[in-house]
Amino acid sequence: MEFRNIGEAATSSGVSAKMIRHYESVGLFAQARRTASGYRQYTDKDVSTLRFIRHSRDLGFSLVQIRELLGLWQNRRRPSRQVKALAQAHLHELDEKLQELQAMKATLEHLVQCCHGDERPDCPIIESLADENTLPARPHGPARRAALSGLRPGRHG
Amino acid sequence: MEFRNIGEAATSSGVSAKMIRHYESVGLFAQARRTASGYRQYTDKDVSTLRFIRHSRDLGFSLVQIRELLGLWQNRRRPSRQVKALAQAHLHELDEKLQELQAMKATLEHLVQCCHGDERPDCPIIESLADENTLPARPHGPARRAALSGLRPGRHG
DNA sequence: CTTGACCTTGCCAAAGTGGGAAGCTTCAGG
DNA sequence: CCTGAAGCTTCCCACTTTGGCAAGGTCAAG
Repeated sequence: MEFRNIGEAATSSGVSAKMIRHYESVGLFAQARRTASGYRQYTDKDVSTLRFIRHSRDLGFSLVQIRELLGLWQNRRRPSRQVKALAQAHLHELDEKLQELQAMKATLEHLVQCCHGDERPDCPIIESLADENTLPARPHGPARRAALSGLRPGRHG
Repeated sequence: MEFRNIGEAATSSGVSAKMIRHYESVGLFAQARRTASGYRQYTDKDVSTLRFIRHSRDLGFSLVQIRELLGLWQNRRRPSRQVKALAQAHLHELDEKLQELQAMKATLEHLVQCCHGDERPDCPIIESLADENTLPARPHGPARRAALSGLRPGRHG
């Protein structure tokens, strides 16, 4: 068994050292073995798991979903039905987000087209935003905003 | 001048009281007048501003962008060109996010189609996630992930 | 006065990722 | 052996947006 430090595990899995520690701290990834001096030690298998996690993130799965995916991965007798269901659920989320973004895009695109964009001050974009007549009532309540959240949330970089 | 408390300002603008306080605390919204006992007091104009903010949020603008939009709104001699540029920049962000989501969707859709989804354990979705051969190198670095962030980030509801 | 609705502030939570500080370890080179 | 660089440790902070809850003040109606 060969072990590697967190830095090497990070570069070979594509998950940053920072994130590896984070995943460990939230229980997504098992506590790594440590050397006498406290350095984390990773095996090939650990690196595979990290890669799995990264691939899952790249498809937009949340940590909660990845937790489930890991469980299914590790259970060699899982029915593929379960995996498919999870993936379909996520696909559904993606669709909702896509629709919301597309709606925003369409509205904004329309406004942008209407705005002459010169030195004159009158601007349909601003006017639309300032429109008093838009109802504050939002048909779907909290769910509307929810459609945009949860997928690879904010970074501050 | 009629004043209203934060609750009424919230319902008539569509921005929650919590968010109004938050916007005030981060300087997006000017400090409201207060009654002797400390209650915030809002005018019609304040409510209009809040509505403007909500509309901007509904189009996916970030608080930073909304700050700019508010400035442009309040400056009656702004060139519409500036507004348009801001909107176009946001449109561009939306497009990037859309592309990323669409790429995820396409990949996931393909995997889902390949998975028979029955009681048998073998599953191309899991296999793809576990694939050792996918390179950890990511062509665009941090920017890739950035495309998915910043727009209406996480809620916990 | 009491009750209930509304207001105040403040802390906690979520999600995911990065930054940085203060300090210890490891290893290579001199 | 010593030194320095690079890598590791932990811990706290930042971002973003929104909500929840708690402890307490206020106000209007009964």
